[in-house]
Amino acid sequence: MTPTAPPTPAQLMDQLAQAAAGYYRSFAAVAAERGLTLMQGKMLSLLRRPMPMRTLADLLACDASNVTGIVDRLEARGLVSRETAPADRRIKNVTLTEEGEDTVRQIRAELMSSLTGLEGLDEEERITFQRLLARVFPAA
Amino acid sequence: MTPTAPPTPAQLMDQLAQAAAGYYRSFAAVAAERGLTLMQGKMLSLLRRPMPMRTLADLLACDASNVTGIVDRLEARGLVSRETAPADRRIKNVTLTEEGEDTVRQIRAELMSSLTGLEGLDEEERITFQRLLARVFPAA
DNA sequence: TATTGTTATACTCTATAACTATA
DNA sequence: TATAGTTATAGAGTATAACAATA
Repeated sequence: MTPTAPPTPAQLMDQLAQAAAGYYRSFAAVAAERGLTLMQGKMLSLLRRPMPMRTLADLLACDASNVTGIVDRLEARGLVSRETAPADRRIKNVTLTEEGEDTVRQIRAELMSSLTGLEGLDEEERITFQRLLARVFPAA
Repeated sequence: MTPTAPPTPAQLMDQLAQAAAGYYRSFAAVAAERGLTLMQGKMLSLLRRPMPMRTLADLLACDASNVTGIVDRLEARGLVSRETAPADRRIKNVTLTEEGEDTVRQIRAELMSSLTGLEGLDEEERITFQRLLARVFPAA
C-alpha cells in the first residue's frame, strides 16, 4: 500500500463538484417520486417555519418574481398556504400545510436512506466532516 | 470550551444541503459573469475531452433531447463544436473550441478563488475531506 | 420614497413522444 | 432491431421591467 497522496485544491474542487451533483441528483429523484421538481422540493425543505416570500427568494438565490410561481404551484397542490402578516400587510408568510409537513418528512427520510454513506460515519468522522464543510462553505 | 457534540446524520445531511447550495451558488455566479447559465457552465466544465452528446446527457443527468439545445447555444457562441465520429456516424462528439478552453480555465480559476476555504486546508485535511466525500458520494 | 409581492415578457431548462440516420 | 441525435410540444424555472398595495 502506497500512502495516499494529498489531492491538490483543484482536485478537491472537482470532487466537490461531483459531490454537489450527486447530492442534487439524489434530492431531485426523491422529489420526483412525489411529482415535485427540484425547486419545489427545495422550497418545502426550507419551510421549517413560516417565511416571507422575499426570504424564500434570498434562500433559493433567485429573483422574488420566481417565488410567486413556485408558491402558486405548491399552493394549488395543497402543500403550502399564504398568510398575510398582520404587523406588515405587504408581507405574505408561506406556511406548510399538514400535507406539506408530511411530504417534507418523507423527503428527508428518503434522502437520508438514499445517502447510504452518511449513516456509516462514526461520531468522530461526523464531527470532522461537519467542520470541513463549515470551513469551505461558511454559513451565509 | 465544551467539547463539540457530534452532529446527528440528519444534521449532517442539512449541512450537506447548505454546502451543495453554496457550491452551485458560487458556480452559477462565476458562469453568469460570462453570460452563461448553470447548465452551460456545467457542460463546458465536463468537456475535458470530446464527448458524444449521449454521454453528456448521462453526466448532466438530463434527457438527451435537452443536450441538443444546450450545445446549440454554446456552439452559436463559438465555445464548442460538433464533429461526427468517423467510426460511427450516428455519434457527434462535442469539442471545446480554443475560446471554450479559455472560458473553462477562467471559470475554474474564479471558482477556486471564490471557494476561499479550500486553499486554507492543509494536506492532511485535504486527504480527510477527499475520503469523506468519496464515502458519502461514491463515484457513479 | 422604499419595500413586498404580482404580472407580463422573453429565454432557458425539462421530459415525453415521434422522427431521421445510422448501425 | 436498436442506438444517436433531432424536432415539436408543453410545463417549469429564470431575470428584467413595470405595477399595485403598503409602509
